[in-house]
Amino acid sequence: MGDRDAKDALFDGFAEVAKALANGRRAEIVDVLAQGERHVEDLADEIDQSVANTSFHLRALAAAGLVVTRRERTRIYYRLASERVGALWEALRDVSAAHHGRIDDLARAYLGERDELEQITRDELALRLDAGEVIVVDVRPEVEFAAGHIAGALSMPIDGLGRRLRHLPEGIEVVAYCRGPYCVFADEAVRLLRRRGRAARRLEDGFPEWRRSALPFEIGVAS
Amino acid sequence: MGDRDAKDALFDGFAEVAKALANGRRAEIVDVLAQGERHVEDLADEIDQSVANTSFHLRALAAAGLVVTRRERTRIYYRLASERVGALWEALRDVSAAHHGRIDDLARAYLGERDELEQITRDELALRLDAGEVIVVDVRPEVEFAAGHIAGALSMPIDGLGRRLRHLPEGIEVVAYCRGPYCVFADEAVRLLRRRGRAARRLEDGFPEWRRSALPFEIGVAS
DNA sequence: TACCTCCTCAAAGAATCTCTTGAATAATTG
DNA sequence: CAATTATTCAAGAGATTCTTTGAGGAGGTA
Repeated sequence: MGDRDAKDALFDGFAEVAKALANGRRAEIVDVLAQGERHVEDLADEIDQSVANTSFHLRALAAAGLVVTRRERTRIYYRLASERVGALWEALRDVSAAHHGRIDDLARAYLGERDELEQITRDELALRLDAGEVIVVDVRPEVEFAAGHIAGALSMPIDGLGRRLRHLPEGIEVVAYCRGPYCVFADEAVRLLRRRGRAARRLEDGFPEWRRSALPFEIGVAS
Repeated sequence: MGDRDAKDALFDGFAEVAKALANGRRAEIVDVLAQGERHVEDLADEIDQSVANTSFHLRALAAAGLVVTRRERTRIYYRLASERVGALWEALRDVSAAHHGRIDDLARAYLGERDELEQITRDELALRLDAGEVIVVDVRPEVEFAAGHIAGALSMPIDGLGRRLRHLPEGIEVVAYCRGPYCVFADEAVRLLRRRGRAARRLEDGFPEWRRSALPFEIGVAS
């Protein structure tokens, strides 16, 4: 009890889990899986890598226990092992944003300048949604909406958003959200809406954070 | 905006921070620094590594922004960049315990069998401490007690605990705590106390978690 | 059974990481 | 100013990681 080798082995164990997140492609995978399960080919497409390499990274995540699988017909679906993994991913992003010198610049390079992009917090959105003062639009792909979305949100994937804007009720502020604080979909949606003269803001983060805050959410396709 | 290379670079940035935790020795350093600042030689001793290697790992942590330094006379003191880093470390331990297949075994090998070791939660301890029903003993080294401890706790470092037991008030349950859930000091203290016929439990985690829960704490040496 | 789809595995080269050794540096002290 | 203390740096050996390529499953379908 309490000897050095055993302590080193234990902390090497923690390090193995950190190692699973210590690769940009695996981080992207976790960010996608935080929205719901996906199969390998789909993930490969999402992170722009070969299926073989994606499979390699998924095995690394699975070996560390961060993801689990299920088979359905010929496909194998991966999902996060639990909400805890999503919370760890959120904590990692928080620390990175606060202390990693270049995250701000990298985020700006990817997302564009966000100065004119107004954000709304989860709590404020929950209040205004409850009061019927806003309409909430989920701009993620439909499969992610189906896996879980903010209660009352409309599914309007960013791809066809321009064509579907006419179906949005007029004269009410729109709040768009997507995967999380570093997801570009909601930014694009808000910019598009504002160009069309609509009042629009983006939720400060995304659906996974909303669900982890125990705010109301629904599962399934639009009614 | 939104292009692949920029996205990869951003997520590589998050991965760099994970990489900083992706080594057992660096994880041990973070666990110690969560208790308060330390200088390099001290840390080298704590993790049983050469000063040069410890310095190397500290630079890796500093490059990722996880730790910052201050100089005092000839020594350089390292500390965690913020509470966020401690929270990330806690999240990593949580995920490891929940999903990494071998953490349980590794923890048992290091800490010994914990079956007969009763634990108490933070919230229950806060209540019982408030009611004056327990006496709380901090068994970490004195320097860590001085950097911050549970309000009302007595400093009784595990090293000389046996000799100082006579100074403990009789007829009241003792709760021991130390650095966190994987710290061996409190386990040793509870076993020692119970061998001497005292009612004793250990706090389920440690001081950093107590402070992050916004429970009452004090800074400075014993009065 | 043969064939198809989806995924995993093995090998291999380039790049990166860990830790040791011994020298260099910065601030303090005599 | 030289000596001392605490820490960092540089170089290198050995291990590990990432990615690609092409082959090898496992399960489902005709």
